[in-house]
Amino acid sequence: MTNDLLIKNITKNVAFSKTELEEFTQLFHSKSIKKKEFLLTQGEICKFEGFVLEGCFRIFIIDKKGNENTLYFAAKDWWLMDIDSFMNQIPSNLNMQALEDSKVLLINKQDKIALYDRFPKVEKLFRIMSQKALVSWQRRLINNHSFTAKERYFHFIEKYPDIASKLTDKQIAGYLGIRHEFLSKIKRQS
Amino acid sequence: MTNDLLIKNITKNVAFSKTELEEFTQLFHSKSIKKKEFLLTQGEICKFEGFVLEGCFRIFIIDKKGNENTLYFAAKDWWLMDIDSFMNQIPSNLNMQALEDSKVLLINKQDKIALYDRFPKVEKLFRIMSQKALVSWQRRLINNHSFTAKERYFHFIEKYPDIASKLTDKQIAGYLGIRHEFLSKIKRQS
DNA sequence: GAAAACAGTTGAACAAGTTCAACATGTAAA
DNA sequence: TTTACATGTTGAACTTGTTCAACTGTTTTC
Repeated sequence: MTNDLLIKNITKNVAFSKTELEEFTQLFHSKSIKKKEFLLTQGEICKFEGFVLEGCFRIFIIDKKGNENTLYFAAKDWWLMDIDSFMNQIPSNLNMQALEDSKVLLINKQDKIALYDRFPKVEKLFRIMSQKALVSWQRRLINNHSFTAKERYFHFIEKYPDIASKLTDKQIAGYLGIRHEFLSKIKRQS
Repeated sequence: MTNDLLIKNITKNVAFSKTELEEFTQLFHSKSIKKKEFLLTQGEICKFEGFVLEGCFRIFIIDKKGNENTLYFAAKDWWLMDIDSFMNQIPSNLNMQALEDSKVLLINKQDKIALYDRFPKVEKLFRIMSQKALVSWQRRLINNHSFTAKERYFHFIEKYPDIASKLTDKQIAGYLGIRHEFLSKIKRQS
């Protein structure tokens, strides 16, 4: 069943009954995205919250200097959305690009609201997920302050080898916050 | 009334009835912290979630190189806690120090859980608050990647002049992720 | 009110990371 | 299969930020 991964993901955080899970998952519809295609591009309003079933995405911003600055990668079993754009229905600054042929489950804003209203536990679920995400963003910022680019690079490829293997060095550099030329030099000297 | 600020803060995000608000605020108890004293030090388990009524706090980590790395400042009308330590009852890495004589409202874990169970809207409240916080952490990371220390410094003192005025340059440097000697040079050259 | 402790400044040498340009290599497309 | 375009590598010069040490000025503290 295509919803198994989603069910497994949410029940890690909050327990739901079988019927609740059915209602929950029914509101998601699946979408396939070919490699290099975009699920969202900057300027659009993010009308969905997504869960990755297959493949991998790169979520990035193009900053004022024209650099592609990667916020995060969303592989299988990850969520992806632009919260700011989704919550406030304002144009997004984010781009979400498939790194390979991918499949996502999407829920739109109306259905998400319906879900919140129908099941208070869904509020709890996303409260917990958001708080967990907060912890990792805090850690990432501290790591950026505490470690050199070289240390961050080796930490990244060690912690996420399966994601790293799908990425070009340019994309990894965009995640680490360095230029790809410098990443090339890091790799040579080690 | 001492709870007015808290009530105003939460009703910005979710509407509550008067009686709900009373039950809500009753579970908080106030605590005064003198300048330079700590609300939490690393190694302790964070047993509270706090809301600042008066004063200001600096929330920082001491990294492996011995540098004080500031995650954020919590002034009046801000929340502060170590989510990771609070949720999982594990020792905290964080230090929360009062920058001036301060007053906070605290709720402990049991009461917080009781609140979640009693009012599903409280789940919604903290879900929304967490999601808003997520957006600003994402922005902060991108800003750290996109801007020089000088740009970040002027952005900070412009955006938070009242907090900045309470801080030493060492503390500001710890927030920007640079050494205080370098901050001194930034200020001179401009 | 003196001593100690801490915050801020400065300079010089250094390390980390960028920029730009040139070239090599791989890969998608016609 | 060749063209075209992206990615990756390298070097040299440069900018940003660090380190350490010495000095000055301010607060605490006894």
